[in-house]
Order: sequence, then structure tokens, then C-alpha cells
Amino acid sequence: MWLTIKEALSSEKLNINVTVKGWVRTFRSNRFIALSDGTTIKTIQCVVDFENFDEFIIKKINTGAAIEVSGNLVESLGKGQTVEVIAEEIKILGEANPEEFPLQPKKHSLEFLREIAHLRPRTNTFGAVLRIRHHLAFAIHKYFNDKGYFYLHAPIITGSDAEGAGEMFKVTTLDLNNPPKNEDGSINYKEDFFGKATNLTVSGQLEAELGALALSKVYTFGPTFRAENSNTSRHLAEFWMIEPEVAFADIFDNMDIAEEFLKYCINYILENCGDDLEFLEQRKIDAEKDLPQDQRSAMPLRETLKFVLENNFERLTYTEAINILKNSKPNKKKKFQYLVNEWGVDLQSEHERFLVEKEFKKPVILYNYPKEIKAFYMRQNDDNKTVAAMDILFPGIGEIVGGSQREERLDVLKQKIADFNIEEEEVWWYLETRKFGTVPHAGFGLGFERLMLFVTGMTNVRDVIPFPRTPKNAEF
RNA sequence: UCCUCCUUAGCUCAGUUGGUUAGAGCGGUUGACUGUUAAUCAAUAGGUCCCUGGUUCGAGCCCAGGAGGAGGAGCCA
Repeated sequence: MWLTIKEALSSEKLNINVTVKGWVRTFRSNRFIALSDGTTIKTIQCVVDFENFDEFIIKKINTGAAIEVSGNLVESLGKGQTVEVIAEEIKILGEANPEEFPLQPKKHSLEFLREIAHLRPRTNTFGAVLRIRHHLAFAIHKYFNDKGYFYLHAPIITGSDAEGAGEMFKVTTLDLNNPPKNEDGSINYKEDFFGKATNLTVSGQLEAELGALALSKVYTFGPTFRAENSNTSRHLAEFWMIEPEVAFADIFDNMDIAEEFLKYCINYILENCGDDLEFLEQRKIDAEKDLPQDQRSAMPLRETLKFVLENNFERLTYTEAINILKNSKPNKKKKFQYLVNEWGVDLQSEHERFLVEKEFKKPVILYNYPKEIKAFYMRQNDDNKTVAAMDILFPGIGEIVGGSQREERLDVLKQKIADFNIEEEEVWWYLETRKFGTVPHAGFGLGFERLMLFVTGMTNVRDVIPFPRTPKNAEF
């Protein structure tokens, strides 16, 4: 009976004949094969009596080779595992030349593994990350489905450049060496595939709003593209974003939803990915051993996750945050690179980190930002100075959620569009939703990879997505 | 895009003031070993010192330019 390694390890019946298939991790003492098939982080031990096998078979049981082992599933004689397979038959499914196979049983740096992204899923760390990535995506769909949201597929190719969320990748079928030109020398996009200039989406939000203003509660979950030349551990050129949008909701409903949603996802991983979390927790401890004490995590990974579940996110307005920062020690002692001295300035990373990691030591929701530093579609507050925007900041990661109540008043929105120098013709369809049956509504964007960083304890988004796309890197 | 740092064996790194034949650990190979847990022990092979140019009697080391990587900043999710 062919069993996955996950099934074999949890088999209630013992002393049965089983077949397992997987990739060899180590072959110890000419006798013990640690076999992994990725269904679980655990390996199954296959015990080989080498006198019963041809030497050329034994020689091919190398790290990385794919093999099939049949034999009796028994209680293990040794410590370290509960059951093992006493090999009676071994088939070599695919050899791996040990002189060439790069993943040997030793520590490899994350930087090196990025260069072999086609093989890194076979490591413990990336196996755990990819399994968690699946479960986290599933938890997101489950949460929204259970709450009555509809999954809306926003377009990936967009003809609008009004989203205002950064540089876009152009999509074209024109011959780049000889594009059709207008009389003034500019490129004639009327001859392009869509008859206009098009780009990859930087946000599905505007389309999600259209959905919410018909189905009440929707969410998008898809790839998102930013052509920014960002070289940081928190940015990708291609990443996945979740954007719920809810009609009849205001900024405070929005915060409630975001907090409940994040806690649901974190709890789901705690309940469903225990083995992988345990491994990643130890990995993080090992990785931080070389760091000075004050840069190490205050708590082990799973405790950090539980801590977030058990505590309310701290909610404060931008104005309150500015006052706290103004009177903070690093501001008074001029330790901040950017000193906080007046209302209206944009918060820098160092300020956000201070609030999250020093002042409150838990996730923080900042809301009601100055209108000048936020996007055109955010709802103007009655003070005429601020908009109903909210950002959720997580320790070690920074901004994980950015959202707002949307401007539903046509006249106010038209004025904002003019202020931001956006052509009304570009967003005529967006404006019509305010013309016909407009209602208050709100939503937010969650960076999937940033949530992955938090739940896995990894520190670079390039290590929580299978094949990262970053400036100068689109291999695989 | 800006700032800082890095690039030496398959991997992780050391390499003194510029000086002969560039080292270590891990991994690999060969041998030993039938209850190991990244097995252990012994022996052994393995190098375009990122690239281009320059300085010098002599460059892994100094200088200039380039490429790639990492961390931080900005942009943001």
C-alpha cells in the first residue's frame, strides 16, 4: 500500500506492508535512510540491511535521489522516531549525483538558496514555508467565505494609471524596436493590442469597490505588480495582495474587520501548522544566535503569534501618534534621523518602529492621517484636514495593512481628483458609482508576503514566495 | 534611486605591511563500520581569488570602471 510519509508516520496500524516514495535527505551509517516527500516536515526512517541489496543500488541512495521503499512499517527500535520502514525492496526512481547536487546535509545560507530556488523547496525551511503559505492562503479564503464575502477577480491588465500606487509595468504587443508613432513623435498606443496604453495592476482596489457596491462584501486575492526600484527585504516587484471591500462600512468597521481577520489567520496557522512552526521557531533562534542580545526576538515564534492573538491592537490617531513621538526620548535626544516637530509630516520607518516595538510593543493601528500624504480616494473627515485612512503596523515588519473609508460623495471626490491632477475621463466608471446609489464603504489591502513574514518568522519576503521577482532578478 | 558593506574551493569563511607553492571547517570521493539522528573514524581530491583596465620588479590584497549580492533609507503592501 502506497502511503505518503505523513500518512505512514500517523498510521494507526503497524506491522503492515507499505510503500513510501520520496527524496533522500541523508543515508546514515550505511543503514538508515531519512526520506522526505514534503507532505510533512518529518522524514520517515527506512532501515536497510545492506547484505540484502545489490551494492549498485546502495551506491545510488545519495542525498537528493528519489527512491521508492517497500517494507514492513514497525515501531522504531531507535530513539528519535516512533515508526520506521524495514526495507525489503528499494527502487531508484531518480538519481542525484552527489558531486553535483547542491543541497547536501549541512547548513546553507538563505542567500545561496535563493540562487537555487528550483531546489530550495526540498529543504526543511522552504518546505515549511511553502506548506504554511498554502495554509495561510486557504485560511484567507475560508475567513472571507465564512463571513459572506464574495471572491472578486480584479483584472491583472489595467488600462487605468490612476491607482497612484507607484510605477507600473507596461503591457504591450508593439514592436519595441519600431513602434508606431504619432505626428508629435510619441508612441501611438491606438495601434497596440488593447487600443490604449495598458499596464499590470498595482492594486485591485478600484475594481473591488465596484464589486462591493453591488455584492456588499467582496475581496480580491491576486498577484500585484510594482515596477519600483525597491531593494529591501520587504518589497517585491510581483507580490500577492488581499483587498477586502465592504459596503455600508466606515473606518472603524474597517479596523474591526482587519484585526479580526488577521487574528483568524494567525490562529489558523497555529492550529494547523504546528510541526512547521516548531521547526521555524528553532530556525529563528539559531539564526539570531549571532545577533547582539538587543536585536533578538523577545519571544519565540509561537509565543509571539499567541501574544498578538491575546491582545487588542493599539488604536490611535495620527495626531496622537505625533504627540507621542514629539515627546519621546529618541526625539528629545535627537536620536531620530528625522525629528518630529510639526503636525503634517509623514511618519518614517524609524517612527513606526518606535511606536510598535518600544512604545506599545504590539500591533498598532494608526488612523486619520493628514489628507496631503494620502491617496485621492480616501474619505475626507469633517475637520477638512484629515482623511479616514488607517495603517496597521506589525513589529519587525512595519506596514502590513493599508486601508481607508472611501470618499463616497461625488462632489468631494471630483474635487480630490482635480487636486491630484487625475483626468476624470480616466476614472469615469469609478465616479459613476458615486453618481448612482453611492453609499459609505471601506476596505484595505493586506500584503500576503508581509503576513507570511510574521507567521513564519522569516525576515526577507524573497524567502516566503516560491520564485521572487525583484529588480535584476526574474530567474526561474 | 541613495547610503554602507560584501564577492577567495560545491557551501560558510580566514588570508598579516603588496612577496615564493592561496588555507580551514562543512560537503564530495575512497576505505572501515549493521541502531544511526546534519552518524563516526582514517585517507584524499578540489581554485578563472566576480569581470575589465591600471599602478608595481611582483597584486587575492592598492587604484579606476563595471556586474552581482546583502543590510538600511525612500516608495509602499
